[in-house]
Amino acid sequence: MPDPEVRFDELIAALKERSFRLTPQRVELVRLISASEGHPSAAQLFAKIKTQFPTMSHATVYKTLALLKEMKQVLEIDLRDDSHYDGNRPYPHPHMICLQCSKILDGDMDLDPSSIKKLERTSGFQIIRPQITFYGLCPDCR
Amino acid sequence: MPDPEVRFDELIAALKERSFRLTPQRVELVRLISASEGHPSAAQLFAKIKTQFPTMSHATVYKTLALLKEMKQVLEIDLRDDSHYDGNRPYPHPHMICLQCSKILDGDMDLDPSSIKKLERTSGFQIIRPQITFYGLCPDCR
DNA sequence: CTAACTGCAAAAACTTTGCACTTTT
DNA sequence: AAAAGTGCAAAGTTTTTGCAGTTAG
Repeated sequence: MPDPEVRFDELIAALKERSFRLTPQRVELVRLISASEGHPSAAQLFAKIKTQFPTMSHATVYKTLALLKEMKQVLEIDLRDDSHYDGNRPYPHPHMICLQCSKILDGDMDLDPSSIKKLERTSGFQIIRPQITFYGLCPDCR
Repeated sequence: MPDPEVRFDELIAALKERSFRLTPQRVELVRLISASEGHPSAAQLFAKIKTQFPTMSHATVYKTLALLKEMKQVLEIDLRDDSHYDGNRPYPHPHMICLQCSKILDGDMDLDPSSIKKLERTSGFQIIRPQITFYGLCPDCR
């Protein structure tokens, strides 16, 4: 994981560059998503921010996440129940999700480029964004 | 894709074997999910069955799909908006989803077993069920 | 000052649930 | 006849939307 502070600065800079406003709520969300070891959901972000900004609303969380996603600065991990967000590695990469405790870990695995090429060749399908999720048991739960 | 009739018979046999009842609605859903080239969603199955069984309800669709899934006879493909179901190849395999027309195609690609092993070794995570989705453009849309 | 953002509440969309009725076996 | 399944409508979730009020730049 990149240094949270560095990542925070990157995100803030990206927002500034496109002249998006740095509201306290937005900055706090960016702070959380830069620092979070885990991969928080909108609900989790909402709950945390709510403690500091009691008026925080779902709308703001979702709108800010959509903004960051559109800027390609966060990766949306869409799961069965809700979406989680990865603000540290905003490019496609595998995730491992524990069936017991629901923890989400990052996977350090790359798809074999030649397999991908072969699949594209034989299927005629142009792959733009791969999404790989491994369900299983995390080290703590197995 | 396996022969739809053969697959239909397999599913019916699996239901019988576990003494689940063969109601007309259930049989029709099984027929659709065996024959479908595509990977229908609950809503699509509901709509199709509704034409023949006007009293068909969402509950029945969802309960039957849950049953077949529990029996490991259909694979649930959970997407951002809803779930789609694959009744022909009920084991994990990659899917290619068109960003333009939303068509879902089956991918013939296997993960490199040694990469998987390596990931499990380095992460300590035990992989039970991989889920691979490629978003991109299908042959018709590119 | 003005465009952008927030917050509230209502709406949307998919899925689940409770319970009475019906049907398969 | 009994156990299992269906159907209806209501409720539960997550996410989106409209709009009035607020605020960053």
